[in-house]
Amino acid sequence: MQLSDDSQAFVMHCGEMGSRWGFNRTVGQICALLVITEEPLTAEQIAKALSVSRGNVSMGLKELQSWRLIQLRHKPGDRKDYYTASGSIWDMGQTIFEERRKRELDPTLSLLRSQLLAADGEKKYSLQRLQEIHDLLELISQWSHALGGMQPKTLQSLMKLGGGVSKIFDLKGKLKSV
Amino acid sequence: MQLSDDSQAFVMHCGEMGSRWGFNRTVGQICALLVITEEPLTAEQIAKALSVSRGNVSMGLKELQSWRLIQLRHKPGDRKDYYTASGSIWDMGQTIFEERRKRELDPTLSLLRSQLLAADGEKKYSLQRLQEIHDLLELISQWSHALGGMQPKTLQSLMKLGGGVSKIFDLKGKLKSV
DNA sequence: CTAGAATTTCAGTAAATACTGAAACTTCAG
DNA sequence: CTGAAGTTTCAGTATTTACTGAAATTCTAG
Repeated sequence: MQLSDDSQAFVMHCGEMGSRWGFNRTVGQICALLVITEEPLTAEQIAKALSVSRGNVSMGLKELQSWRLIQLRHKPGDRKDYYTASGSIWDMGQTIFEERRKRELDPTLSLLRSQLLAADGEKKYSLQRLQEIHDLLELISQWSHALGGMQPKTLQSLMKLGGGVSKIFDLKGKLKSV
Repeated sequence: MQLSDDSQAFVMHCGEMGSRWGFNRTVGQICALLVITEEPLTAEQIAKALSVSRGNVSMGLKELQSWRLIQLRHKPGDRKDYYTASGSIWDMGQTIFEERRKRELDPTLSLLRSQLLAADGEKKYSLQRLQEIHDLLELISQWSHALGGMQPKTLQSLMKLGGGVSKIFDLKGKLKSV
C-alpha cells in the first residue's frame, strides 16, 4: 500500500470533505482509498495506509457498509476480510443520493406530515409555510426515488443533458398529447 | 415570541437536523424560526425564543446571511436590525442547493481537474476512477446550475413530474429532430 | 462630538465527536 | 477441544466544534 503523491492528496482531500458529506474524516479516507484501489484491501492494510488505528478502521468500515458503499470479499484459503468499493462510481453516487434522502429528508418529512394532519386551523402563516416545506421535500423525495430506480446508463444519458434540462421541459409543454 | 408546541417541536427538529444539513444546531433553529414567523425578528427576540446567548444568535445570523437564507430589514424610526427569511420556500430551497454545490462539489471538482490535467499515464486504474468521479460531479454540477437558474415556477412544474422524469427522457428519444 | 443603544467579536469553557488501544469476542485449522 | 489469527467493542482520551458572556466596536440621534 504505497500511495502516490496524487493518490495521497486525493484520499486526504476526501477526508477533509468527509464532514461536509455527512461522515467523518477516516470514513472519507477509507472510502476514497477503496475507490481508487483495484484490489480488495484488508482492514490491516487500510490502517497502515492511512496511519490510523485498527479499531478506527473497523468502525469506519462498518459505517461504510451501512451506507452500502463497500463490499466484503474473501479469497480462497484466506480467512481475512477484504473490502472493495461496491460497483461503479455511478452506482455509488446513486447510493449516496438515496441514503442522504433517507437521513436528511425523510425524518423532517415525517414530522411535517404528522403536524399537518393534526393542524387545528390556527396559526395560518406558519401552517402554510410548513405545508410549502412539506410539498417541496415531498417532490425532492419523489425525484430522488425516481432517479434511484433508474439504470445507471439511463441516468447517465439523462444527466448528460445537463443545462439542456430546461429545454426538454419546454418541449414537454408542446407535447402534452404524447 | 411565544411559540406553540408544534412550532417549538418543528424548530427543535430543525436544530437536531442542522448538522446533517451542514450547519449547527442554533443555525438550524434560527432558520426554522424565521421561516415560520411572518414578522421580522430582532436578534434579541430570537435569543429569547431559543434560550441561547445573544452572541450565539449574532454568529448564527451571520452564517445564515452567508448562505443567503435570511434578509436584514429595518423599521422606520427604529435602529434595531430585524431579520426575516429571504423569499419563498422555493427560493430558499434553490439557494441551499446552490450553496451546497459550492461547498460540497466544487472543491473536489477543482482538485480532480488539476490532478487529471497533470496525469502522467501511470496508475491506469486509479486515474480512470478519478476521471469517472470527475465526470459524475461535473454533470451533477451542471444540473445544479441549470436548476438554480430556473424560475421557481418552472422548477416547480418540472418537479411535479416527479416519478415521471424518466417518461420525459423517453420522449426526448422520439424528439431528436425538434 | 457625545452618549447610549445596538451589534459583533472573541477568549474561555462546555459539549459533542472522533480516535486509540487493549480486552473481549469469533472463527476455524489441527 | 485448543489456540492462533482475525475482528469488534468500548472505556478513556484527544480533538474539534459550539456556546457564553463580557469587552470592544459601530452607529446614530441629539
